[in-house]
Amino acid sequence: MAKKKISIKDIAKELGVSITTVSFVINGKAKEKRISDVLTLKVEEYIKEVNYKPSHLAQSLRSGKSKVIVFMVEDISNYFFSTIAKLIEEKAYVNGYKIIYCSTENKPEKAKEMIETFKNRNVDGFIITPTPDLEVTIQELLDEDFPVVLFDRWLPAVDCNYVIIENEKSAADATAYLIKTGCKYVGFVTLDSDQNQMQDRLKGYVKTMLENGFQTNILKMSYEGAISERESIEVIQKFIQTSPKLDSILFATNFLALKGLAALKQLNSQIPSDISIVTFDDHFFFNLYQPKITAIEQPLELIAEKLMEGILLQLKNDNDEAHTMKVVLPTKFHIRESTMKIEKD
Amino acid sequence: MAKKKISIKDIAKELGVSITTVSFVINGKAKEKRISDVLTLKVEEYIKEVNYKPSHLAQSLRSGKSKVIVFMVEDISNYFFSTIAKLIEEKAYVNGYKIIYCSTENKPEKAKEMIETFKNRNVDGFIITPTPDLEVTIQELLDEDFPVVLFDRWLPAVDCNYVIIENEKSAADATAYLIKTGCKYVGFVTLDSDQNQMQDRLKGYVKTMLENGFQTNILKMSYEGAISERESIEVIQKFIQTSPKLDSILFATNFLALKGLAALKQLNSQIPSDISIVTFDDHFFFNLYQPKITAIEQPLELIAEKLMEGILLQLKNDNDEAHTMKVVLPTKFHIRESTMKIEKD
DNA sequence: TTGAAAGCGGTACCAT
DNA sequence: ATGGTACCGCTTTCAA
Repeated sequence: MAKKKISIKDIAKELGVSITTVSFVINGKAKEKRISDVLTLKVEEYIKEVNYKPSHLAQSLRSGKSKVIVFMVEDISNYFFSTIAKLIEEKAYVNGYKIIYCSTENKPEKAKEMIETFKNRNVDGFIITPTPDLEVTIQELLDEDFPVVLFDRWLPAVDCNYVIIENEKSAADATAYLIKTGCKYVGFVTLDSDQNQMQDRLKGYVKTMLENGFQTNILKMSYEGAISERESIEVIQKFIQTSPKLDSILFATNFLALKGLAALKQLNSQIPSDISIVTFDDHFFFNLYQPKITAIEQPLELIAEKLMEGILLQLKNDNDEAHTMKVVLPTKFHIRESTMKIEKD
Repeated sequence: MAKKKISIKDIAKELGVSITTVSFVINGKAKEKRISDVLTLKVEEYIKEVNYKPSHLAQSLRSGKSKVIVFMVEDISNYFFSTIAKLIEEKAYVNGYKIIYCSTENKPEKAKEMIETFKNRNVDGFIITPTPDLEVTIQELLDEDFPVVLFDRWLPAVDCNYVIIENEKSAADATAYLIKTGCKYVGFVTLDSDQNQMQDRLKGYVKTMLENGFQTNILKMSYEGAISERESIEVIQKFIQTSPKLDSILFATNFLALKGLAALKQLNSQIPSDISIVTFDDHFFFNLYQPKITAIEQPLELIAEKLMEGILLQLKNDNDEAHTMKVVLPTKFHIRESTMKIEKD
């Protein structure tokens, strides 16, 4: 019982007018093109009656614009990314754009292929957390005048707009705070990754430790998937036990912290009396955990806002000068129970 | 420095052959159409050289197929949905399909509008968690022969394939388990929702309580957004305190449980000695919480598998009989510390 | 073995 | 004020 899909042609024929007229009415150019009110009304009513909707596909093909923005992140099931996705979607919607999400899983091949696919679908803009090895692809995008904004991390080799946070400063502040509470053996658990947000967090930690005359204790974890849940927990446990006995840990991402908490639980280590904990990326969870976990919160709402601002700016000024918009946002440090050392005097 | 986008026409002209020939080579029909090997090779090499990629847009417009499946859920930032999204994406990929996600926020208008939009983009299939009031829209989709599979909940008024879990049985089993551990005042915290997965969970709880001669204690929460975090926690606290003092609670979704845990923490109620806890939808979190929370796990992997199976089946047999595929999957009950009442003898 | 040409469903320029 | 028509990039039938 498939209703035959009705097209602009059918309408024109049915109403005995030309395709052009119908098109003008559809696109609200009736006044501008001085179509008579009578005709306009007639067309409008018929369109409503048969519930005609123009084909976006054909529109895109013809106009070269699709009103779609791609939001390409490492993993859409990660709370950080999916929350920003939702925020962006709202903002895009208001401006007449749709968002398509996708996950790269941090794989360069997958990212490249998806970018290619989306280019071929006339997507209007890209918001991307770049995988490694993506410089050339992004540069191509830029050369072809696609609006692009990177976020979470960026590519030093490419002159592309981005929105990131103060990674180094945030890590430095967190480390300094731990030291202030009396910690001397601060550990840093991060990913074995070249991504510059990770490098910056590392840098902030290392610098602060050295400035205070302490040795660094660093664990670089393999990527998820490369290693099982159980194994990664064991790795963290080993790290905690073999270093000069750690009195605190700074985790570079929230899922590392989750693993760390699982590891500590199994070891029966008490937080914060045995060991203090701070993590990047706040989460409902950390405020609910017993004890509450001190965390560095990224300003999600603001990130989303700046991303859309960056994209829309480029979208609006096609042939204008490329707008430079490299945004570095501050974070918020939530001090909670996991860093409240019991005073021993 | 925008590279001019090259089209099949450019290739044909450059190589001095016809568009048709190029098209055949691109689509791997060279052999079938008996294009000479020499020509085929020449075209293939040139295509590689200029890195030509056909426009999906034009292909879709012409063929009516887009190789895109929409995954429309209530909230893509919810762990349950985003995990299934990721699983589905993999499976789709293998079969040459892309997935577009979107969130309805359970709003009928938004869902309707998005479905309309996607229809106009020649999307090939729909995987949907229906919002209320979506019967007509879904029926239209079906009438127009779009492949559709519903999940999480379904619409009794529409004869549409779906993949759900044994909601009533799972709730009944969980309730029975609580009773078995000695609970008499079992509370049930759910959403004020007509969605049948919620209704079924409620039914399972009520039935089991009545069968055992106990009174029911039910709290129907307003939807997220309609009420602040703080308010909803207060509502739960009030529920716990005013009923005939509850000795256990079954939460109908994981985010309700999270709120419940926050509420209990503030009340300083001890789990499980003061109150036992069970929740629908397992999560890494529940295994990490102190104490570990007993949970009803949905078989995410299996759900994703069945969903894709259902869609692909319909996709492959366009004009064949509509395949009936209504799948109801079992859940897994993880008994953890939150339901281990200390024996009082 | 290859090519011409008719569309898919629109947009918008140029006539009238 | 309204209509004719070329064209976006590709697929596919039919003809040569």
